[in-house]
Amino acid sequence: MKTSSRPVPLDGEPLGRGARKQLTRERLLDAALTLMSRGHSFPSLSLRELTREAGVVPTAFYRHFRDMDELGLALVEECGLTLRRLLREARKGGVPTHDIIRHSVAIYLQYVRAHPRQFRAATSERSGGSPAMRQAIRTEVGHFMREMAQDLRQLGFRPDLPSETLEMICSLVVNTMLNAASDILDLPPEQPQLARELEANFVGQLRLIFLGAEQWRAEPGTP
Amino acid sequence: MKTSSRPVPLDGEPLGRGARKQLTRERLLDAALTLMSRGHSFPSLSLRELTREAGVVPTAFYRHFRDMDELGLALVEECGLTLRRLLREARKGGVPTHDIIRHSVAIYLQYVRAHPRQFRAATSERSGGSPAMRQAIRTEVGHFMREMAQDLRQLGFRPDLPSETLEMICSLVVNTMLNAASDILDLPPEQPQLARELEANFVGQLRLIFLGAEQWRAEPGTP
DNA sequence: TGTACATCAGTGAACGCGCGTTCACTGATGTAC
DNA sequence: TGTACATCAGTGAACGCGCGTTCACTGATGTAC
Repeated sequence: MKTSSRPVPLDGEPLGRGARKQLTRERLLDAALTLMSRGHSFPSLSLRELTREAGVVPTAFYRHFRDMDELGLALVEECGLTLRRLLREARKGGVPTHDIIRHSVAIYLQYVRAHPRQFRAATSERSGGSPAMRQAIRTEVGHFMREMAQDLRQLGFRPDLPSETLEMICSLVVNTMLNAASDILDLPPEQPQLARELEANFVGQLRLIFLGAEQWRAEPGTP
Repeated sequence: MKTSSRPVPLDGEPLGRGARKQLTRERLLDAALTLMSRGHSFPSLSLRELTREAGVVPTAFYRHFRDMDELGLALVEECGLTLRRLLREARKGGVPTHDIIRHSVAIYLQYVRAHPRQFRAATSERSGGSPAMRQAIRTEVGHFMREMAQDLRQLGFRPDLPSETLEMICSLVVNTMLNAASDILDLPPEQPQLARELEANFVGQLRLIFLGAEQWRAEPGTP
């Protein structure tokens, strides 16, 4: 065996220096998600804790990020990408013609459960992180919300409504989705009855929103 | 002057030992709110930081709380009371007969701005705190939501709907209220135009919800 | 009312520990010839 | 292809610091007589 000893992928493939650096960077981000999913909140993570989890020496951190704040922002970006990938995948799958909400909810919750660390991080730092982090998440959520509004537009939903109104509706939908994700991830495991109730509640809320959206008058009650 | 030197209220009134202890306890809770409103998140507050802000020596902390977790739970309870006091006050004021949503939103936002520290704490620990704290907040929010559902019931809103459905609606309303509070508190100051847009968005979302609630069929689409 | 003693909220010194950050280093990867 | 040198991701020792918690204490408040 002549593979080098330290940070090598599981197979012994030779990697370029850049690729190796990238790999360590991802390990650091990954370690942050893992620690957060164990109950730590991001602002209480220590740099040493993080590098320990990532399997590098504390000082190696500085090859990748200036400080924890910078890592936090990178993390937000990564999670934002993950979230938007969800929307794109869902879009590719096509739109079922009936019971669309129940169907979408099932897909969404499946996705949440498949990426618990990303969703836990996104929901808990959305209002809990540093002001800078909160702002970054707000921006990501805004992107997501606008993509959803465009989707609704292209599906021919309420073509009479101005974009502003569609976006108001979508921000309500996105908030509801994120709240539901947070609730789902906090459920004690092995409680399928609670999970079903929560899911039914979630479906109900979205139905209510779309019921309201269908009724919305283009120029409601400006006196 | 013969008043004792250390933790005395601003006027020199003699206080009983119990009353004095209570006062220090409140100072500790207050210090936590103040530090959080300065951008710290609760889990990253240190005991020493807190006692420094409260004007007592670190060890005095232990006369009141076992550890920071215990203080956190006390804080949740206090904020929960604050929130529910809001609902009771609003109830006493009577219900305006028209433009009820815009009116309620105005009262609510006024209240949020009058208690920024409590709302910042509530919204940021709702999903960001320790699991125990998150659970405690969820319980408080649940109480609030059920009170609101009872209010709607007593106002004669949709008497045909089961309580379960009313509560589903109210949890959507409460989530929307808390999200709006978080957004409002993060606005850069001196941006009245942004504040107006945010408020209009908030009013729109609540209108949408109640529009949906009025349309909701008692037994919707169970196939 | 006055005196003697008990209580206990808050004090201040001390501890061991993990923290973030600095620095000079090592040795594999990359480059020039 | 082979050799000599440069780069730089990751190392490991060291630092000063604020942390949570312990302990014995002080002195005003409260109580018993």
